[in-house]
Amino acid sequence: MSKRPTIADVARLAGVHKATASRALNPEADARVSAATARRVRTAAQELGFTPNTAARSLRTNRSSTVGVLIPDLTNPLFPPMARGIEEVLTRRGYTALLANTDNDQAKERTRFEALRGRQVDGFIVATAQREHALLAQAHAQGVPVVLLSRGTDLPMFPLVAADDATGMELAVRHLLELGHRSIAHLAGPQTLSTGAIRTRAFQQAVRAAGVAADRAPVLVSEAYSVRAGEQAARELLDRHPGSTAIVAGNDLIALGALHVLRERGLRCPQDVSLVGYNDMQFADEFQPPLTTVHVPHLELGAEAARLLLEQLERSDGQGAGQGLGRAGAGPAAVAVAKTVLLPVRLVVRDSTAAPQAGSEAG
Amino acid sequence: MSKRPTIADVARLAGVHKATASRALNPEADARVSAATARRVRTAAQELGFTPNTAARSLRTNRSSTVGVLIPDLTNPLFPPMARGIEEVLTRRGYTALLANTDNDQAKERTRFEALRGRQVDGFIVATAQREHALLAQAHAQGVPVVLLSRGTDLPMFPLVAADDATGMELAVRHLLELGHRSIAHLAGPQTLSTGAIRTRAFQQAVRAAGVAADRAPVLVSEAYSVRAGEQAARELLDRHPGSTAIVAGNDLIALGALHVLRERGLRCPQDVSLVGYNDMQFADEFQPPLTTVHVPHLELGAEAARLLLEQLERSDGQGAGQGLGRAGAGPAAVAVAKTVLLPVRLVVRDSTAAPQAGSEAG
DNA sequence: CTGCTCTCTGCAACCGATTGCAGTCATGCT
DNA sequence: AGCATGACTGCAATCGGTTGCAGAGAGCAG
Repeated sequence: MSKRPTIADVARLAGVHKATASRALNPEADARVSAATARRVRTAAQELGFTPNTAARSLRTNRSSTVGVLIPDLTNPLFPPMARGIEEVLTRRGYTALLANTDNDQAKERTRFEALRGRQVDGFIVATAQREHALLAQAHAQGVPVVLLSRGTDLPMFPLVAADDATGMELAVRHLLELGHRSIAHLAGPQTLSTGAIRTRAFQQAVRAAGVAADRAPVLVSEAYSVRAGEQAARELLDRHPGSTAIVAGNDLIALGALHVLRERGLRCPQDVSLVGYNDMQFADEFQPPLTTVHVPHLELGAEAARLLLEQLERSDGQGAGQGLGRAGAGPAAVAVAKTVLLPVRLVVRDSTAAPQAGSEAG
Repeated sequence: MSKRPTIADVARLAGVHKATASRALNPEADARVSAATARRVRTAAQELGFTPNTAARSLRTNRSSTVGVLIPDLTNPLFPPMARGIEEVLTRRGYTALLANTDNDQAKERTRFEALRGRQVDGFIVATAQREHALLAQAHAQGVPVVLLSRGTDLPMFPLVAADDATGMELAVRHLLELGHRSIAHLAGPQTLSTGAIRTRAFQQAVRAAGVAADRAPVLVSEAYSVRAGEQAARELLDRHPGSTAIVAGNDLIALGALHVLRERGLRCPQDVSLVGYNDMQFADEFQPPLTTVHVPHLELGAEAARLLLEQLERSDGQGAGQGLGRAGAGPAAVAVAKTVLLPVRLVVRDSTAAPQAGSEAG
C-alpha cells in the first residue's frame, strides 16, 4: 500500500527543499525559482505522479478552490444545463462545484448553505433567490462572495446573470398579436421570484402597448413553476376567462400543465387555444403539440455566472473581503452596485400557436 | 472582519484544552469525556457558532467525507434523479458529492478522476462504466473504494447497483406478444455497455422462448444512447426489416429517435408500428404519443449506490485498504466477490403500443 | 579589491483539527 | 491505610503544503 507521494518526496527526488519544490510547482511563484530547478522539480513530480493534497493547501491558504451551487431541484430540466455550464468553466480553472438541492425549502437551503460554508467554499452561485431573501441578505452582510443565477433579489446585493426576460415576453406577446389574437391570458409564475414578476410586468406592458383592454389580458398566478401548479392555475383561468384564445405561460412546466387542462376540457391546441411557454426546456419540441416557447440559453447562463464569480474571487484574492460589488461606470459619482448581465433570448415558434379560429371561443 | 472561530476558541471559552474540546465534539470519542465538560464545550461551540474546518480535519484524518460521482452527462434526463438519490443519502450522513460529467470521453474521465482523487475523495460512485474499463481496473488495483451505478463491468470488480433489466426486457417483449405482435425488432443500445448487452440478450431470450423465428426478431445496434443515434439505427431497421410491427428500444432516447423516423416515413405509432422504450425518463408521458416503457427507479438506484459506498467506507474506516469487495455468504468457502444489487422494474403501458393491424406492414 | 544588489534556495513557522501517550485525581477494594 | 484501577484531561506531535525571512553566492560598479 504505497501512499500517495507528498511534496517532500518530490523535493527529495529533485534534490531540493520542499519550499523550493512548492514554488516550482506554483505558477505565480515560479518566477522566484531558476528555470533549471523548476524543470527538475516538475519532471520529478511527473515521475512520481504527484498531486498536491488539497486539504493541506486549503488549510494553509484558507481557500479551497471550491464553490457552492444552490439550485432548487436538479430534477427540474432547467437546471442541468446551468450546472453543466458552471462545471465547465469552473473545472477549466481548477475549481470544483458542490451542488446542493434546496427544493425551495428555506430551512433546507440554510442547512445546506452552512454545510457548504463549513467546507470552506470560496463562494456561491445561487439559483434559488427569492426577491426577498433573508439568507442572502445575511450572506451579503458577512461579505460572502455570491453570484445570483437566473433569479435576482429586489435589492441588487449581488451580481446577477439572467435571461433578458422583458424582451422574451415581449416577443411572445407580439407573436400572438401578429397571429391575430386579442384575448391573451398570462399564467404567471410565482411573484415572489424575480422571473415571475419581471415576465408578468413585461406581459402587461406588451398587451397594453398593443391597446388590448386589461380585462382581455387577465393574469393568473401559478403557485409554483410546476406542472401541477400550472394545471390548477389553468383550470381557474379557463373557468374565469373562457374567452381567451391564447395563453402565455410563465414557463414551460406551467405550459405543460395548461396543455393537460386544455386536453381534459376537450379544447384543442392550437386550434382552440394557442399556447406559448418559456425557457425552451429540453424535449419541449417533443410535447403534444411541440411547444412554441422562448429559448433561454441556460448553459451560457451558468457559464457566465461561474465566470463572474471567479473574477470576483480572484479580485478579492484570499482576503475574504469580496463584497460582490462591481461598479456601474467609472465616474466619480458612480455608486458601488451589483452588476447584472442579461443574456439574449429568442422566440422558437413550433406548433402550439396558430391564428385564432373565426368563431371559436370568442368571449 | 471577525474570523471564523476555531476549536481553540471554543476550548478557551469552555475552559478546557483543545484536545478535550475536540473529543467532546466528536460523538465517538464523546465517551472519553465527562458529561459536564461535554455539555460546557457544546454550549460554547454553539455560542460561537463553531463549525470545524474540514480542511484541517481531512488533513489530519486523511478522510474528506466527500465522494466523487462520475456520470456521462447531467443533461441526459436519466442522471439527475440518480444524482438526487445520491445526494440525499450522502448529505444525511454528512458526506458531500462531487459531480463530474465525462461525456463518455475516456480522456476527460481520467482527468476528472485524477482531479477528484487530488481532492481526497473517500470513494467513487461511477455511472460511466464500460464493460471493459481500463481506468476502473486500475482503480481496483489501487484499492480505491468504488460502487458502480447502473452500468457494470464484465469482471465483477466492484459492487453494482442496477435495474433488473433482464426482467424488464422480458416484460416489454411479453407485452408486445400479448398484443399479438410476431415481428418484433430491437433497437439495441451500445453493446460495450452492460445495459446494452444485458437488454439485448434478454430480448433474444424472450423472443426465442416465445417461438419467434430469429429473422422475425432482428437486432440493430444504436451507436449511442441518444436520439440522434436512435434515428440512424431506426432508419436502417426500417430499410432492412420493413415487416416489423413492433420495436423495443434500448432506451427512451433511442425510442424517441425511432419515433422521429416513423413520423418522417409516414408511419403511425402505434397503429402501424408499436414502440416500447426503456427507463421511463421524465416527460416520456408527454411524448407524441405517450411512450410505453419500462420504469426504472433511478432515484432509488442512486440512493442505494450511495448506501453501499458508505457501508464500504465505514467498514474499511480510514485504512484506505477498502477493496470494494463484499462476501457472498459467510461460509469459509465463500470467495470474496463484488455484490450486485438489482432493483425491480415495471412496465408502464401508455399509447405507443397497440395490437398490430390486420393487413398493414405484414412482411 | 571592496561592497552592494539581486537571484536563488533553505529554514522554520504556520494553518486547525485529531490522537497516542502520560499524568492527575478520585474511587474501590482488601 | 495502602494500593490498584479507571475515568478525565492535558501535552505535544502530526497531517502536507505555503510563505516570510534570511543566508549564500554570483555579478557588477566603483
